[in-house]
Amino acid sequence: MEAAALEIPVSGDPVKGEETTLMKFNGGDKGGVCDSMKVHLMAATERSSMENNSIDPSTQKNQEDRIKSAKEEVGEVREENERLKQILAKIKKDYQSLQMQFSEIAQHEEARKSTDTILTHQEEEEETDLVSLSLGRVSSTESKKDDKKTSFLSGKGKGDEKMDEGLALGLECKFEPAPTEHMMNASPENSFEVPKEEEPSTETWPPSKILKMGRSRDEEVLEQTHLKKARVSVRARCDTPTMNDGCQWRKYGQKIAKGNPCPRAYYRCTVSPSCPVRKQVQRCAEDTSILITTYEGTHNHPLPVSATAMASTTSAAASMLRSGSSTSQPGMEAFATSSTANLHGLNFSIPQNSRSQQFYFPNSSFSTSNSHPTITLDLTAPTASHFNRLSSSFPSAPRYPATCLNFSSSSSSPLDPSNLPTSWGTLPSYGALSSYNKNQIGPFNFGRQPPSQENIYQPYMQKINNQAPSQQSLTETIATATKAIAADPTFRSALAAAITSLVGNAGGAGGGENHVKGENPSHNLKCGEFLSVNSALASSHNGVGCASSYLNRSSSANSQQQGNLISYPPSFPFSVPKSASASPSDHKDNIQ
DNA sequence: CGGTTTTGACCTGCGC
DNA sequence: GCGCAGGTCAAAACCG
Repeated sequence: MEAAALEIPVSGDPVKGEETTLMKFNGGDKGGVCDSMKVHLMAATERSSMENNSIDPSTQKNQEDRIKSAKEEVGEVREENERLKQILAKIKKDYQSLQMQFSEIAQHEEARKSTDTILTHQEEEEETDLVSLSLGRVSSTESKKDDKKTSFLSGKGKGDEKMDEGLALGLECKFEPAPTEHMMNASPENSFEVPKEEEPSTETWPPSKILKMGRSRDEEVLEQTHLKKARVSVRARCDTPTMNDGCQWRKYGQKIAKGNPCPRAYYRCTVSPSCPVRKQVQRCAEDTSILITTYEGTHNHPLPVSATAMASTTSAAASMLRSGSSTSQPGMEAFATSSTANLHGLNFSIPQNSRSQQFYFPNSSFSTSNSHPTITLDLTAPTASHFNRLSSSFPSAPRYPATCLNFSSSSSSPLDPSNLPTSWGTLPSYGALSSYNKNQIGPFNFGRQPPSQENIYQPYMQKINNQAPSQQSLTETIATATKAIAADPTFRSALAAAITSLVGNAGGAGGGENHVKGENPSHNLKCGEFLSVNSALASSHNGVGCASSYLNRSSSANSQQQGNLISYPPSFPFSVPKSASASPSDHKDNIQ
């Protein structure tokens, strides 16, 4: 009686519908569905065998065989059920870890935002309600304000703000803790001077043309030696003259650079007359199908949504390089000091206190020379998506198993995956890399992996955590690195932006122009693969600045794009550009 | 006609 | 200081 009373709610409690369903799925199947099937089968076979007792033995044997096969099927179903359960458990686990990561990130962002908001309030009481006003937009009205403001700005340079503005069009000023350089340079004497343009990418015009007010010579020298424009260089196979990044560019020069018979073209952003952003486009000497586009500076104007990606990239890269050169960010510092050896694919070098510290990041290269810190994103190498392949093909980093930060693309791509390379690229040899930039260290390819259930962070984290257990210090290092990556929004931003940009640029150029010209449509796939993950990554940063996916671009929208510079939220990631690129000049370019 | 590209001249930084 | 190389300017040419 008691047993019956207990049994009823378990099987029939409607309140626990969901849970019981889950339980059924999780465990009930073991002896539930399958067993009942088995019972039915047994009963049926028994019945039939009883009925058929009088039938000839061959038929009976046949039935026994059928029973046997049915049992086998049941067994297979059970096994499959087990597998499904494991998958479900894994998905749940992944979901939970994702959720945890998300909440952590959100908390970090909130904390930073609140902190910076307080700072902003203190420094600029007049503009408390409009953060974007403090971001260094170059406008006449703001210039006037700047005149008033400059005396109040102290530790936090305008450069920071400009850079951040470029990142997120006014929403990204939260991630720049006052760098140590500021602290070092900021003295009671100069605190009333125009803040230094520490951010390289925010330098708008050659120093000679910038009105220098109230700066000491020493400061200028310091700035010139330490703070140069950060650059983001993108190598991509592209048949088109330039990669379309959504911006309008005007060519202002062309020059034959030493060591490369292909001329280098200089472009200037013309979306805004005062926009400091420039880019250089040059074909690789060794492989003219490779287009090297180097971006420099940060847009000081609203961007078309298709252009926000590269803007974010340059800004974030600049910011990242700078934060790497400063010791103000504990995460990065720990990262730096603990990562002098190749760290699982994360490799960039930042001269710090006269010694070079190297970070190795998969498929990317960060570099700082005396002239320009550069992050190079290489999309040109042959495909490979498996780590063991990477490690074996990466002789320069043999000490540790190669680790690649993989950003899995969406498995729901309407593009036929079979048409796509399994990865955007593997790690090119060091030799190949060093050949095109003596300052660059390490490759940076964003591999496109086959559909994966893993979230965008986990591959990296898991691979990191799954490294050779014998290297404890390495594990610590990895943990530190992981922490640093997670803790440093600039870093995340850079990665996200880089991915986004690469995808966006390549897609825009390849898709749009080829579409127009009616060239090989497969080029769309080569240059236009879309990582649906990028917006997720990007949104982890600020939810605005880097979250750039492709908008549906119709020809009319394209023509309006230049006028309508509002960044829309991503709408449909796999749209195929139907018209010319947003950069009309790209069609006319003759870089050869 | 206005915007863009071309291209030679010029400027600047750096190494010797 | 000189030469070299990278980068920019600006007038002329070109284009839609």
